Amino acid sequence: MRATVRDVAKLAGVSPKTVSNVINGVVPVRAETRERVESALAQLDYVPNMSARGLRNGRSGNIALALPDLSTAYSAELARHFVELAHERGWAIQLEQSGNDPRREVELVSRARTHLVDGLVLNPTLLSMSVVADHDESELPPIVVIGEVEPDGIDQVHVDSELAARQMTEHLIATGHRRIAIVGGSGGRFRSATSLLRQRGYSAALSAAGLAEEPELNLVPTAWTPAAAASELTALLDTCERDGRALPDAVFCFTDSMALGVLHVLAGRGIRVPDEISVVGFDDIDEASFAIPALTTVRFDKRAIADAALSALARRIGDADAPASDIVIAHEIVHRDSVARRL
Amino acid sequence: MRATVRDVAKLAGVSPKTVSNVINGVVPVRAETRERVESALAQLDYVPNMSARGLRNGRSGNIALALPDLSTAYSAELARHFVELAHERGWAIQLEQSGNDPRREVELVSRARTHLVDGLVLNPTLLSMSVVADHDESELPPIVVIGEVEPDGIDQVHVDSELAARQMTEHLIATGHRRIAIVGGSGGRFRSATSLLRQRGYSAALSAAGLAEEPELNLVPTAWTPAAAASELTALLDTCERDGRALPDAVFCFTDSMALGVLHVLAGRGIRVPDEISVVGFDDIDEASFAIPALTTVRFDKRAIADAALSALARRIGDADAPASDIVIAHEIVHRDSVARRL
DNA sequence: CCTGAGCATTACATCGTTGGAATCCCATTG
DNA sequence: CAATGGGATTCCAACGATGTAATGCTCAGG
Repeated sequence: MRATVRDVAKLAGVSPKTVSNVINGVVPVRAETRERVESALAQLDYVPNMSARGLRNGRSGNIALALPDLSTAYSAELARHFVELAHERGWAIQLEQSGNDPRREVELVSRARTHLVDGLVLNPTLLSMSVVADHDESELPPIVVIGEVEPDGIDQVHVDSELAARQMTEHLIATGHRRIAIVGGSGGRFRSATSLLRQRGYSAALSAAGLAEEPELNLVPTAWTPAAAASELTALLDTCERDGRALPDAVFCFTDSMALGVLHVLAGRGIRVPDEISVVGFDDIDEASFAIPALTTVRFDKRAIADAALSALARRIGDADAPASDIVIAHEIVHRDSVARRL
Repeated sequence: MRATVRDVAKLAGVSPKTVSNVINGVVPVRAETRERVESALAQLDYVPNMSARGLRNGRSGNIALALPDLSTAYSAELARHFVELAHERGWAIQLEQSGNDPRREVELVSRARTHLVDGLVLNPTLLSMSVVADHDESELPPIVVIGEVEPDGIDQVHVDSELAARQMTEHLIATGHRRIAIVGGSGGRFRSATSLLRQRGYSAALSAAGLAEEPELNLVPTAWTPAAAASELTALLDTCERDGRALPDAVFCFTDSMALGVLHVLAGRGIRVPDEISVVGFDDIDEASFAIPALTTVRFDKRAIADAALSALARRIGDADAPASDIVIAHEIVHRDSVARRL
């Protein structure tokens, strides 16, 4: 059986509370006593029971991280930073998948309470943050949202998706592209905040340059995966071929993952990138620089996101009434080999 | 403040224990009483405090999943299955990163005890399972290892890496390849169990076919990442070019991630795959079928791994003295476009 | 009308830890 | 030498849920 403070206390010849005092270090303990306790601690290989501690002071030391799709490379990179940085703060990360289902998000919040996490980092896909609206505010655990959300009063951390998309589109226009397709726009039942904002930035750049939007160049994959992106692009290419219409001269994918799918389809059809069509992405995942050709994309510091989210969460846990923070993470366009200059 | 069993009991006009009985459903409760309690439960939006429950019955409902590198696509896919399947069993997944440092693994085990997880799924990279050896068996939490491990008495789940590597090599030989480079072999300070076994399978196939091993075709990247693989391959190509030696006719990467790096380098040098060099991988990550060209690789059911690991863990938690299980997950070679038939 | 069986419910103790209040001890001071 | 102070330590209770043992209740049979 595992040693408890009582066992340690008995061995050291002190009371359990003194052991606790040594461990937590808030109440002063005489050096000689501390040594005795510490040696007993080591001798019995004492490990505190977090359930008991959590019960006593209401902290579990666990933070939930809920991402929409855990299997993407982007999620993986983000998760890694969260785990590493949470460690430094003495937290463990409990991983959850929110999917694209808003009910799932609600369930997660209640699960969060069940499993007693101290806080929740939520990366919602959907615009309507039903979770937050539905629940009584006081009933919610401390939450920080990754991504842009409408309702105020919620801590959030995000890149300026709209600006980044606008800049990327402007870059394509500046390099001579005129018919720019997007992959990951909003439409039908798929409406994500991120999607809407990136599309808005794209539209803004287009209209600022006096270019018309072509609805058929707005591809709406069923999921933000390489497979779905590939099938949408295939459909577009087929249509163009059948009707004898010209292909777009650039494809702006709202994630690098989808860009990978797009590049694959183009390569399979013998369409040269970037000579015939330029392709750009978003996120700068590790694989982006190893795409063929290396992918021009939007980079931002994922570790900074994790760090900001955890800081905000720590603050929120400490003070439930603190004013909501809205932290914007800087981004930049990294130029690689998937964009050509057209005359 | 959150409702407790006491509050519910007061509202329903019964004792706390009766509420507990209703919730857990082991002790029979009269229908009329149960209804009253259930309505009180709903009315107060009662959520059990897992810390308290955990303290009482020694279960936390948390499982730790420790993977060597969380940022890889492979980790992401595995993590997703674990999270989904753990949910079904009423567990939450606590994510940990083991890195390639054995000390880190030891630390994880003690952290596991600190954070009071019910069990630990460990994917060690290193052969020497120091963790298990160092600790007193009775002190260890229930552990299941993903991957091949030498010491007996530990539950493990894995694919037959050696056989798969042998079959893949045989396939390359059968299609006419004679000089097969490997990326991810063991050497220097990097010695992982997986690496050793895959290399062994490769060697076996080679010698069975009467082919000589060429030491310079054994590439040992510093990490199993696309970047490291790319830099090793670049070095090899440079050497061949400088010395006027022939290139290998196939490259067997021990992970798909590394294959992505290899494909990128080859494309960058204008070396056509598979016409001049065939490339194969291992893992069948989602991106593999979207590589350029689509990657021939070893596929296995990652969900089956997660399922088997969780089942084994559940069994182990239930009975610490159960005989250790060793579950082998089936694999197959998926043929895509990165291998050519040579005459 | 009483007794006993059998089921439903309650009272109590307990899991391990730690705040808060009370107590103890030693040293300093009058 | 006694009183005082303050730092160190101890005692007690409580966090919330649940196992155990005891109690209460209802109903059948004598």
